[in-house]
Order: sequence, then structure tokens, then C-alpha cells
Amino acid sequence: MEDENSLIAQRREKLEALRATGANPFGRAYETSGDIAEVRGKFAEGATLRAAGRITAHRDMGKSHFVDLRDATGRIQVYIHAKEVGPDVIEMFKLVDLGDFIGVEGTCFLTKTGEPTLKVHQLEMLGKSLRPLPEKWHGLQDVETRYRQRYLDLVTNEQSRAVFEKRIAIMRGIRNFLETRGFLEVETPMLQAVAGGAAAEPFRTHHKALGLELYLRIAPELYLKRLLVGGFNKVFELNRNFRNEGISRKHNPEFTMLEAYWAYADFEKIAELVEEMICHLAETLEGRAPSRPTESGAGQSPSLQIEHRDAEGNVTRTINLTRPWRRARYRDLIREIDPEWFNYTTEKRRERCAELGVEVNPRMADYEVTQQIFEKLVEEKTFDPLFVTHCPKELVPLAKQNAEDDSLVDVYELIINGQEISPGYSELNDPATQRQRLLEQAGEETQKIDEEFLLALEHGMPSAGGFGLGIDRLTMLLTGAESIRDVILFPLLKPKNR
RNA sequence: GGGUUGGUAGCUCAAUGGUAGAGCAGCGCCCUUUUAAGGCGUUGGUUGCGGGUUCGAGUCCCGCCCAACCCA
Repeated sequence: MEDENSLIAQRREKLEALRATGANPFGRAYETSGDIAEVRGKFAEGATLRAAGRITAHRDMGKSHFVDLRDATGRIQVYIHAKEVGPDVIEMFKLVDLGDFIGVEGTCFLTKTGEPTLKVHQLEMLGKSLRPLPEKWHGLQDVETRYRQRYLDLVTNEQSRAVFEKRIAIMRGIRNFLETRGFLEVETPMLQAVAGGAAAEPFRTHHKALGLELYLRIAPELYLKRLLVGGFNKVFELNRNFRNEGISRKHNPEFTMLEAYWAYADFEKIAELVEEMICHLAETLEGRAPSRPTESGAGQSPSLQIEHRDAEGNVTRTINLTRPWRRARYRDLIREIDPEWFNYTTEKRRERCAELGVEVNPRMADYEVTQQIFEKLVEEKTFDPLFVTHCPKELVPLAKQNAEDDSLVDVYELIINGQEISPGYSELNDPATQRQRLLEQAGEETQKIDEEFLLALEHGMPSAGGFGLGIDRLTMLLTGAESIRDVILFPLLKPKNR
């Protein structure tokens, strides 16, 4: 990179000057008393402690200097005075910039204002920064730079780092929750010869040695079911799926999905499990945004009230996760919009759509028109959890049909925060029916049928319940993020030509 | 793919078609417990890229790139 401005040139000069003193500007291993939060924890006046971190502020008082040292766990103030350190350290300190990593050894003391501070008697360079970091007060605001250079976002914006720490806690919480209930975490192929388990456009790739066209998986489902055939009764996979489709506030081409299968269960038991799991996650998440218990919720865990805020910090929405979550049949939800909906003719339904402000196009089948009503007037307006059950089979072709009404399937669709968060199924395990459905779905493209999967089913798969849970959307829900890019460390962006 | 908004110094932001500016950061000087430290001085620009209109373009017009939001 040759865009050398004067700021970078100055830092390079300091780098060379440091080398000239015999110091290593990029440091070596440095023994500390712990991360900065631990150092603060061990703070005791008169004690000697060692800390390492990045310099984020420098207040120069002439002969004395105050420096803020930071890592992901916190900040500690460091005091450097000519009388306390040798001239060599003072010389080195002149070559130190904001953004550099240093290690210090110092004595604990409290300043006049009561700030815990380390009075330095030894200082070491641990990593020179050649480029200036974003400004301390406003931080990094530019959305594009926050995504492209996430490290700068993480260094500068504490809220951003907190979101990703929560995401990590969610992943860990899910694993703990499922493992304590006897689910085994498994890994199945991401490179698949047939991209099955969902209806989505896959990414293509190629294996050289085998001369094989492969796809990145769009779902792990068909492999997890093979494991049910193989005798694993409770399995889950928590990993990446890839879909070669549009990018939006709610979609990234690679996203993280939880899928779990539970032999001998059905969608009702799965709904219970998911409800319990998400509440468990909300309750155990640390450092969440402050929330206030409502009057009706008095005595309940306040952490089940998730508040979403706008940029100014005003609460825009409160999501109440208090159990039990509402369960409602698909058709009943439509009737709440219009009690006579299912008595209307095809034409009348389209008229109603126009009246209700829902756009439909002329090529849509009746069930698709109804689904438009559902998406715009139910799903997008539902913020507290809602299990939608008894969905029409056209919408979910791969699920088990309902025993009483074969126009319905035994599934739930969980909606929270105006989005689909998780589908749950009573899984289809009849190989003939499964083949039939896959054929209908594939149409002309019979090469899209995973024969190996059908072969497995023919060996016998136990009745089972299963579910998927979009981790990115769940994280959005639990952190209040409005865009999926705010919960993915490195979201896909077009390369910027420099 | 369509619409709207935006892209100016390292960062955060200004600038009726008329000399591109401020704060922070940087650099120099003063200051021995400051904390958005303070005071004085000072450096820094291919205004996203390419055309056009104009005596004169960050600003107006056309094309392109990137991003955010909305829509399909």
C-alpha cells in the first residue's frame, strides 16, 4: 500500500528511531498480572502489577504523562513521570503513539480524583501501530468502514464488541443447553453433490482431484436425518449454511443455522424445547441492555423483556418472552384479519388484498395470496413470540401431514420480532411419501434429488421432531440489532477498488 | 433489478456556482495528579472515479463505483 500520508510517514520514522535504540517495536512475550479487568481486580495501593494493552488516550502534563491502556476487558490509567523512570524509558515513550501496544510494570496508586493508576517504572513496546486509529470521542461512525474494517469498529465502539460477545455467549448457551439434554453435536458435509434440505439457490464449486461438481450446503438436514437412521437419537449441528441469493437487512449469503433432530418427538415437543431454550438464553445472557419489568410482569425475570432502541437510545420496541408463548393456527390468524376470508372467491380475496394494502401479483395461486396476507399483516406485525401451527401443506411440502386434515402439516413456524426465527417439524419418515414430495419439488430437475438420502430412509428412520433456528436472527432479536450485518463479524460486501 | 439518501483531511463533520474550513488526532512550545485535560502556535486535501456545462464546479448535468434504507 503506497498511500503514505504524513501521519503514516511520521510513525514509520518513529518505528525506525525505536529500532535505532535497540528496542523491538513489535515486542515479544510479556508476562502480565492478567487482562486489564484482572489487573483492576488485583489493584491495591503500593502493589506492583504488570499490564499490557493498546494506548487509546494520552494526556500530556509536561513532565508527567497519563496514558489509557485498553484491552477488550477494560481500561486502566498509566502514569509516566521522568523521575520514576530512567531517561531511556522517557526517550522510548516519545516514540510511542496512540494505538501502539505496550506492556508496563508499575506501582498502584490513586490520583487526586481517585482514579486507580499504575505508576510506571518499566515499559516495553509490544506492537507498533503505523496508522492512526479513529477518533476517541465520536468513534468510528462510517457504516461501510465498520463492516469492511471490523477491527476498527471493535477497537473503537464498545457497543459493537458487546454485540459480538453476546453472540458468542448465545452459541455457547445453545451448546450447553442441548448437551445437558442429551443432544450430540455433529458435523456433516458442507460440500455436497446434491444441495438438499431446503429450496434455495446454492453456490457451486469444483473438486479438482475427483473432477466433481459440488455445492456448498444450503442445509444440513438430509445428513442429520441419516444419523437418525444410524441410531443417534438426539443430534444437532450449529454451523454455516450458504445460499446464493440476495443480500438484505435480514440476509447474508453465509449464515449460521442450528438444526436439531429428536427421535420419537414431534413438533409440539420441539416447540416446548425451543421455547425453553430461547428463554434460557435470554436469562443467562450477561450485560444485556437494561430492561424494566412491566407491572403485569412483576415478579418475573426482567431479562425476558427485550428492549430494542433507536440510535438516540429511545426504546422503539419491547419484546416480551415471558412463557407460555402464544400458539395459534395459521387459518385462525388469517381469520383475525378477516373472519370471512376462507369463504371468499378468488376474485374477492384479491379485492380484499387491495383494500388491506397488500400487494399481490396476478400469477399467484390462492394459497400464495393468503400467504401474502399472513406475511404482511401477521408476521411483520408480530413481535412477541408466536408459534404458528397447522400450516397449509403447500407452504411446507416436506413435513408430515396432519392426521385429521391432510391439507395441513404438523409443523410450527416461530415468529418473533416480525421475522421467522425457527421452523419446527414432525419429520417425514415414510420413504415413498418423501420421494414423492422431492419429485414434486424438483420438477424437471430430477438430478436435484438426493438418492443416497432416500436409500437411507428406506432402511428405516424413527419418527422424529426437528427444528431449525437462525442464529443471526436470534442474535438480532436478543441484542436489538436492526441489521444482520451488525451481528456478523465480516458480512459480505462488494470489494472496493482502491 | 428499481427508487431514495450518502461518499470532503487519519476520524467526526461544515462549506448560495466565487480563495476548501472546524473539532479531535498529528507536529512544536508551556504546564509535576490529568481523564473529551488546558493554553499558544502549526502541518495536513486527486472533495469516490470519469466526462460535460461554466470566466469559475465539492456544489449543476451525464456515466460509473461503493454503501445505507425502502421496494421487487
